[in-house]
Amino acid sequence: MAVRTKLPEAPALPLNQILAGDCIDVMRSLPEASVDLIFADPPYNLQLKGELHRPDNSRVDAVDDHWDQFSSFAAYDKFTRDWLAAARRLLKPNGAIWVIGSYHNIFRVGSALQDAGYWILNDVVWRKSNPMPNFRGKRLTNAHETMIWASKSEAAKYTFNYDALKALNEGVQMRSDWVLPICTGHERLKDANGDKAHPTQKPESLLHRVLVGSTNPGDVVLDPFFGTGTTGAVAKMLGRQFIGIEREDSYREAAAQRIARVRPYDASALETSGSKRAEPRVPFGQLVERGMLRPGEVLVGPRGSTAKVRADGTLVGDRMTGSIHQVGAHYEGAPSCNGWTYWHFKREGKMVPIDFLRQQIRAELGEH
Amino acid sequence: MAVRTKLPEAPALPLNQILAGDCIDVMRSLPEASVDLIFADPPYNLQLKGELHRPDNSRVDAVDDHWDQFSSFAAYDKFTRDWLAAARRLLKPNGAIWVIGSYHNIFRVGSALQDAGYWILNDVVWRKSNPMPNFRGKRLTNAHETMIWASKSEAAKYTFNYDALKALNEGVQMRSDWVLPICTGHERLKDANGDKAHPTQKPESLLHRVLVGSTNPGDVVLDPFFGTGTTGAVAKMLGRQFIGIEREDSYREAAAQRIARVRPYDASALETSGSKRAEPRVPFGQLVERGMLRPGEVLVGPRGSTAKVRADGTLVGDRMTGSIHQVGAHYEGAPSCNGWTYWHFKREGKMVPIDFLRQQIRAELGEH
DNA sequence: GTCCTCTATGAATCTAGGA
DNA sequence: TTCCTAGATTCATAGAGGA
Repeated sequence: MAVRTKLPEAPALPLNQILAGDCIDVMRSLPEASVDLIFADPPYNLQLKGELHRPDNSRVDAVDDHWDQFSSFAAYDKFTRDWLAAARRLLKPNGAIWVIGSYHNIFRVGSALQDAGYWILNDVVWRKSNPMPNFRGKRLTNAHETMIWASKSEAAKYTFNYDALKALNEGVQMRSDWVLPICTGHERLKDANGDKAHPTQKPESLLHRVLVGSTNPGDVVLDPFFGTGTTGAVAKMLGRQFIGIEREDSYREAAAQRIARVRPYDASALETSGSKRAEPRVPFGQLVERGMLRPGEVLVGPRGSTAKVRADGTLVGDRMTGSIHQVGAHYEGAPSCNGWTYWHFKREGKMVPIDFLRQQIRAELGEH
Repeated sequence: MAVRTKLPEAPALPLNQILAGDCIDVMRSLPEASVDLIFADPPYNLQLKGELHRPDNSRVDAVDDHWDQFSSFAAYDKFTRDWLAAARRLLKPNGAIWVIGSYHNIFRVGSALQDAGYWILNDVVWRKSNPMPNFRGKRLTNAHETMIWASKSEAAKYTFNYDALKALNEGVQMRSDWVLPICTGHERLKDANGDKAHPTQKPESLLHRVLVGSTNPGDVVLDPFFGTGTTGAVAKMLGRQFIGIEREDSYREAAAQRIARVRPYDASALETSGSKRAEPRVPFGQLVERGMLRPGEVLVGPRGSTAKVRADGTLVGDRMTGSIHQVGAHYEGAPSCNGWTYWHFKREGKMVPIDFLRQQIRAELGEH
C-alpha cells in the first residue's frame, strides 16, 4: 500500500490585512497565481533640487521623503524590474495590473512592464481638475498623471466590465482620459499635527473607477505600495478583498484606522449592469464615483417612492432596476421621467434633488 | 609669409527642403548644433494581429504599412536610440525636442530620451475630441496620444513662450493636456484614389501649439519623420524654417505640394504676447535721478511697513538698508520679494505701486 | 443661517544674467 | 565656475471667519 505523502500546503493568503516590510520580500513570500488585480503607486523618483515658493512667497511642501530617493536611473530600473517580477508571479493567469506614475518614472515603468511579459491594454490619463500650477511660468502646468493597465500576458482573459464603465460615463464608452479632482478636504488623511499623513494620497474616485472596471466582487486586489490605504478602503467599500504591503509604520497605522471606519456597500448595490441595459443620458454614476452619493444610499421620489443607489450608477427600485430616469418613470407609470429632478436625497434633514449634485460637477467641468 | 589655410566649411543647412532618405543617415550628414527644435512622429511599433472589423463588418483601415513593422522590442529600441542620438547631435545647446507616440512605443521612447541625456520638461497629452471608438468593447476607448517635450540637456535654456500659450488658453496657464480634434475633412490629404495619403496625419492645430510655444520666428525646425509635412506646413505659416526628412517618395511629393500652397502669416501676426522678462531693465535709482521720487520720500508696503528713499536708490527701513527687493524681503521674512510691486507711494491721496513709474520710463524708451 | 472674503495648499525634476 | 542680486511668477478648491 502506497503511503500518501501530504503535499506542503500553500501558505494561506493574508486577506484584508496590511503586511509590514519591503514589498519585494513580502511578495516573494506569498503564494503564486493567487491575486486577481494589482494596483501599484510606486515612488516616482522625482529629482527635486532646491526649494520652490509660490508667488506669494509661501513654501511648497515638496515630496522629499527618503523613499523617493534613488541614486540613478539604473537603480530605479532595477527596483522597478524586481518588484514587477515579484508582482507578476503573484498574479493569476488572467490577472492584471495598474501602475500610476508621472513623466519622471512612467516611461521606465512602461518599458519594464513590456520587457517582463505584461501586455499593455491601455494607458489611462488622470486629468486633474485642480492641479498645482507652475509657479515660475517655465513649463506647462503638470496637470495629469498616467496609469498603465496591463494583463499578465498577451493571452490573458482579463476582467473588463465594459457596461459598468459605460454606465458610469453617460452611456458612452469610457475613454482613456479620466477627469477627476485631486484628493483634498475631508478625504485627505491628516496626522496628529494636522499635516497631511501621506504626501501623495490618491483620490478614492480614481480607485473606484479602476476596481469597478477591472475586478468583480470577491476578487483579491493587492497593493504593494499601500501608503495610507486608498486601495484597501475602496476595495472594502466595493466588496473586494485586499492585501496591502507597506514599509512605513505611520502609513500602516493610518491606513488601518481608515479602513476600519469604512462601511461596505450593500451587496445588491454591487451588482453592475448587464450588457443589455438602456443608455442613461446623464452621468449619474459620477456622483457615486466621487462619493457624493454612497452605493446603498436610498433616494426618495416626490410621492414617497424609494430606490437604492448601486456602485455603477444604476438604481434598484421595487421589482425594477435601471437608470434614474427609468426607475422614476416606472414608479410614475409614465413613459419617461427626468430622474434628476425626480429623485432626492437627505442632507442635514432636508430633501435635496440629485440635480443639485450634478450642478456641482458641471460647475467644475465647465471651467475647462 | 605664412599661407593662410582655409578651414573646411561646414555644409550649408538645407533650409525649407524635404530631404530624401533614411532619417538616421541624413541626420548624420547635417552639421551639428544647427537646429533649434525637432518634432518627431516616429513609427509606433503597433503590434496588430490580423484585421479589425467594425460591428457592421466593415474593415478598419489599420496602420499596417511596412515602415511600422519591428520584429521585437530590442529592434525598436535600437532604432529609437540611434535616431535620438543623431537628432541630439543636430540640436543647438539650448535646443529641444518633441516626440509623439502611443502606449505601444512611448515608454520605449521616453526611456531612451532619458538615457540619451535629454531632460524631460513635460509630457503632454493630446486628448482627442473625436477618437475612433473601441469597436469590440474589450478596452477603454483609446482617446489620447502622448507627447514628450525635452531639452537637449538639463542645463539647456530652452525656449518657452509662456505668455503666448497663456494667451492661447484664455488667460490661464497652458496645461499638460490639450484637447484638439483629430485631422479630418479638408485638412486631411487624399491621394489620387481619394484615400488618405498618410495613415497618421497629425492635425495642424497640434503643431501650431507646439511651435508657438517652443520656437521663435526664424528658428530652424527639423522633422525626421516628415510624412506629409504637417510640421513644414505649420512652420511656414508661422515664419519658422523647416527641414524635413522622409523616405517614401509619395509622402515627399504630397508634402511638397501641400507646403507650396501654404501662405505665411503676416510678420505682424507672428508677434506673440511678450514676457516682462524681455523688457529693458530699469534700475530703481533712475526714478530718483529723474525726480519721479524725492530722496527722503517714504514708501509703504502692503501691510503698512515703511521705508525711506535715499539719493542713491537704496531704501532705509527698520534697522535695515538695501535695495527695494532686499528691504521688502526683510520685512516679509521671505527669501525674495519683487520690490516693484511691493512698495507704493502716495499721489493725490492714492497709493500707487512704484512699478507705475517704471512703466512710464519703459514707455519713453519704447518710443525711440 | 447666508453670503462673502480671505487664507491655505496640492507628486514640481520651476530663473537669468552679470561680476 | 561660482557667487550674487534683480525681479518674475499661480489655479482650483476647501475651509475659516467676518459681516
